[in-house]
Amino acid sequence: MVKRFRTEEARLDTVFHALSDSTRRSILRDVCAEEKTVTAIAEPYNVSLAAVSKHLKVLERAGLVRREKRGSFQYVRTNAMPMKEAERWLAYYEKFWNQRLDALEQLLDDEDAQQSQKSSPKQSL
Amino acid sequence: MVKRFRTEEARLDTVFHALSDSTRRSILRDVCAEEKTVTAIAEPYNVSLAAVSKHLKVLERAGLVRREKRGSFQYVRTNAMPMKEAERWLAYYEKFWNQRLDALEQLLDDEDAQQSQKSSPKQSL
DNA sequence: AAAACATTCAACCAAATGGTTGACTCCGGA
DNA sequence: TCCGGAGTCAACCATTTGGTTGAATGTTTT
Repeated sequence: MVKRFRTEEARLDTVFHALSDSTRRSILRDVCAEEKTVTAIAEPYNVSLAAVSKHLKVLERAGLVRREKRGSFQYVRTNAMPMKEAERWLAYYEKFWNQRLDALEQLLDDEDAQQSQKSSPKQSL
Repeated sequence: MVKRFRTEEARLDTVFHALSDSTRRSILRDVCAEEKTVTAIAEPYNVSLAAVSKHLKVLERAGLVRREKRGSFQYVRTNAMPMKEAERWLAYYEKFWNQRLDALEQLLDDEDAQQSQKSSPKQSL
């Protein structure tokens, strides 16, 4: 199961993996409003700068952020498109989940009905 | 960074992690239309049953599927809610990405405008 | 030119991941 | 009651992950 490049599946692998760490999601949150330098990004977290650098590399390889070197700083900002792709994947299955949710709701309603029938059987009079 | 339970962040960790493997996404696809047994799920993939069992455990811990034991079979079906949660997370940031996309589009338009101005300066007459 | 800063790289470590195989449990049918 | 199928569990293995530290590479500032 070697992860080769460019296929949609492989891209989704890296995107979802990048999103699976709360520190990385938090970083994403931090940079989505405005671009920040690596040290500025690292500041709130009590991990080493190198660790943050690694997180950024993961996010970058997933295409979720982009870096731009200006002077001695590295400015990081969000990149929208891959996230869209992930969202599209989720959305595709939404109809199924909605069906399930509807079914669940139906089930709960039924149970409620049965319940209230048991506790106060006003239906039966 | 111990992963403790029940917090939204931890739940998102497990959901996104579950989605980060293409085999698991594929399994999810397989069971979202109709429930299936474990062996039926395993059939298309050339990995051991035990491996599939592990994948199912990951999906189950993320709350993405549910199992129901009927007789000697284990029926697996999708569970909608956690997926919704992930989608909500993505949707929250959508506005930012859209802003970025809009900005990008704007930038490209501007560049186009400048370009056409350079090649045929009709504005300046 | 040297000092100070921003960031990455390399080596290392512990824990988790995805896979295997073989033994084990549980259930239904002969 | 015993056999075979459905699944899980346990032990193991290689690879990846997320973290560390310390040295290395640029870039500004003095």
